[in-house]
Amino acid sequence: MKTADLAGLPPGVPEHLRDEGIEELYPPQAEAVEAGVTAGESLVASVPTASGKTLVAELAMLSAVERGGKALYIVPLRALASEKKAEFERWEEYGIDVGVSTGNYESSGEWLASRDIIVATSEKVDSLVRNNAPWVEDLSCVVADEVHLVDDSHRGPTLEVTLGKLRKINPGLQVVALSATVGNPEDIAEWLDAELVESDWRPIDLKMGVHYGNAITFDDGSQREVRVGKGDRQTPALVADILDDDSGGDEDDGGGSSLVFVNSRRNAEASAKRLADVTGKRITSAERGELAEIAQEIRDVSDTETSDTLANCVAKGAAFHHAGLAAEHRSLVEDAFRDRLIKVISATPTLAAGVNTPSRRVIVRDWQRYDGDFGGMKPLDVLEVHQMMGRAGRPGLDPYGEAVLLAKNADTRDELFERYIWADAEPVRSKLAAEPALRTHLLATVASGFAHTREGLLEFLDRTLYATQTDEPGRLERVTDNVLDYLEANGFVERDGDGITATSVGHTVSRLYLDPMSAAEIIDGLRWASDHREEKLRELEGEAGGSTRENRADAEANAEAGFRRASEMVPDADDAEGDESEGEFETDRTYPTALGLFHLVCRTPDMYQLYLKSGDREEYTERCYEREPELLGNTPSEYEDVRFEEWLSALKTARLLEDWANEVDEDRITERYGVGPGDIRGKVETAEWLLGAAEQLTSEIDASATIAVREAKMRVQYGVRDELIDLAGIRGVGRKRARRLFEAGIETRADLREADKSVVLAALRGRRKTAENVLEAAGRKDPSMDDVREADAEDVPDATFETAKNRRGDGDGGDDGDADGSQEQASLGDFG
DNA sequence: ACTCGGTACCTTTAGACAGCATGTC
DNA sequence: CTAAAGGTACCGAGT
Repeated sequence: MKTADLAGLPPGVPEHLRDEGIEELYPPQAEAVEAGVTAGESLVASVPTASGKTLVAELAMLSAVERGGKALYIVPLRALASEKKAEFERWEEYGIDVGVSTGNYESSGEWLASRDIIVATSEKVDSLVRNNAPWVEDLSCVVADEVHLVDDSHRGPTLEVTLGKLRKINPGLQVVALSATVGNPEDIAEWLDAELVESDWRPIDLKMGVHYGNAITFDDGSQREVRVGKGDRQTPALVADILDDDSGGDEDDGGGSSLVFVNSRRNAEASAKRLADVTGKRITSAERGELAEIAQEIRDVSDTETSDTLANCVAKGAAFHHAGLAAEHRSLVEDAFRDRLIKVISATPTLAAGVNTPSRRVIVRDWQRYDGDFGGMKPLDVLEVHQMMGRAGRPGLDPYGEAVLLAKNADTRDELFERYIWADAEPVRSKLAAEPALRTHLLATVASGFAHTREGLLEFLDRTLYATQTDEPGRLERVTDNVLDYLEANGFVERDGDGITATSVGHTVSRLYLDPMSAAEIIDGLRWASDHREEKLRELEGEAGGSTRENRADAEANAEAGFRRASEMVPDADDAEGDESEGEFETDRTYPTALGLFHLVCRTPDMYQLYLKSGDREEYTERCYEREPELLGNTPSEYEDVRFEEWLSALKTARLLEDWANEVDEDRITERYGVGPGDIRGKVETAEWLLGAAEQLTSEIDASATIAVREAKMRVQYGVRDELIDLAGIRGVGRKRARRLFEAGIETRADLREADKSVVLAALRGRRKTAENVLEAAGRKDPSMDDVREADAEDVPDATFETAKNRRGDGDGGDDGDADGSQEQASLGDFG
């Protein structure tokens, strides 16, 4: 089918497609059109990754808009939301407006109402539906990307329920569900009353095989010799092999890149270090120069060991990729890989699920992963391995893609063929009928008025995928009853005969997108705090003799991190800043303390806790007793309560947050807790969200803790001690600058408006432009620095990369919060 | 004195959505 | 009840 023959699209679109080189639809795309995607028909497309699913979605959405409708594109990851948005923006010249809505980007209602295509995560859509976003009922087309994720026990039910609600709000809704190839696409089609297009067609051939001994055996029966010297490893040999291969479709640069999938962060880093020796020998000097720049950018992102190790690998053309990296790290690596500067990435599954990073060869090194519940190494799902293998083959660059599994013996080779290469993916099974999922969704369903009775709820649930595939009739009903009892017992819903209504707290919980169990924990903790306030305050006063608790805890943390007494004598740069303050203000001590609140939100099911390593149990047990007066609730018994373990890991997580809010440096935190820079960001972000939620819950119950909660929230948000909250709230001032200003005697915004400009300039290390911006943001009438003499602005070792950073930044940004602008690297282009 | 190789033992283990209101060094 | 890779401390042989 020719794109020129497509009917029902906005004028100009078929021509635009032709100009992009798309004249003929791929077979699955043509099938989709024949099934009526451009005419408003619902469709399930179960096709391989990179086989043109996005175009199917675009055709559906564009034709829907052309008919006067509005389209929603649901993605599983925030990073994918910005990727898709950028992709769809090419239709703006035909009058199509695109908007994104995720937890960290634009969200306001009216603005989205004016867009034709909206890209959002499933949770965000759920939240918008709960809060009755007005434009939801204008939708005429919804695309669900990666629908096979309804199988995910944590996030799958959200997608499942959300699609159900959208269809209920809007009975004529066109649903286009895009799925990887799965075992039972017909179940999904039946659930969604949709046509099914099923295909394993790919635009680029994919050869799958297993490497064993000195050769890869492919599924088509062919073999390729890849020698592995004695004592050498398979992976480097395979990476070197394809890098030295010149048979690629393009002549200008040697062979192809590789992706290596491994099963742990540590393995990813270790593997990348080894692979750097392989790639380092094979890069041109032009590439070396560009890689050095990227390595420097990586170092600038974060001053941690992880960052440093990554930079060292990248300088040689290799990289690792996992969730411990900061988001900026990840996009730097992804972009450089797409630009073919980085030749190989060893990655955990993050990369298989994330943004598009195709590669000539994919090596699935580890096909088993540790699983505590399973009690050992568990083989990956066929679907997951297929997703990884599907990353092989770069359109227009490679003649075909190669996906290789590794075997150490002939038996394993045969097993791998059997288990992954010849096997079909597992069927998708709904995970809806479980308490954690229903807790959240039943409350939301009641709160937003979708159902008012038990029967109404069951009827709504009857339209889900779960209902179409269950073989255990009473289960959903049983779990529903348990959950309703739970919700009632905790005061989130009230039952009056048959009727169910959400209470005021219930509405708030639903609106805040909290798991009701998290809300219950927070409410209990806050109530407990107000009941025990006087008693606990006395305990805290009593103990806070000479030094304050926080300072003492810090000193101890320093001592043990350094394993030397000396660190107590020599003030440590990280912590010294705050040490002189406090002391005489003990009577003003707020209650609950920040640590108490951090611990409270950390023991919530919405917070993914750090776990205890060897030695941590003793350490945090001790710390737990020291800090017990601050914790909100009774500590479970160390000996007879299984919850004690969890109490401790919550404490460990809370301590990380406390360090962050005490201005401890990032590298210090990563080292102390054994986490990466990305993990700190993640913990801080969830803590911020949960404390924000807690703040709003205080007004539902007892307002006495409101101030303390807000202060704790702002301290994690800015990463500062309480005395800096005011300063750190100023645009352009973060934890570092705020501390320097404070030390220069400028303690508040008001001070900043009055202060001697040369003092401000010196505190900001002599950067005039920065100083002007800061003064202006603080509301000073005469922010100009023109008449100020340079005092002592000599210690500016970091002035060099200030310029590099400035290219992002200014301008108010508006809707383009796209933090990982993928187009930035486009100009690097080819060097022969 | 130092490096390399082998070995036995110990440790650790993937990922990432959401409220609200605006912006790090 | 279940695993395996990386890291490390240690030992002995070769230079």
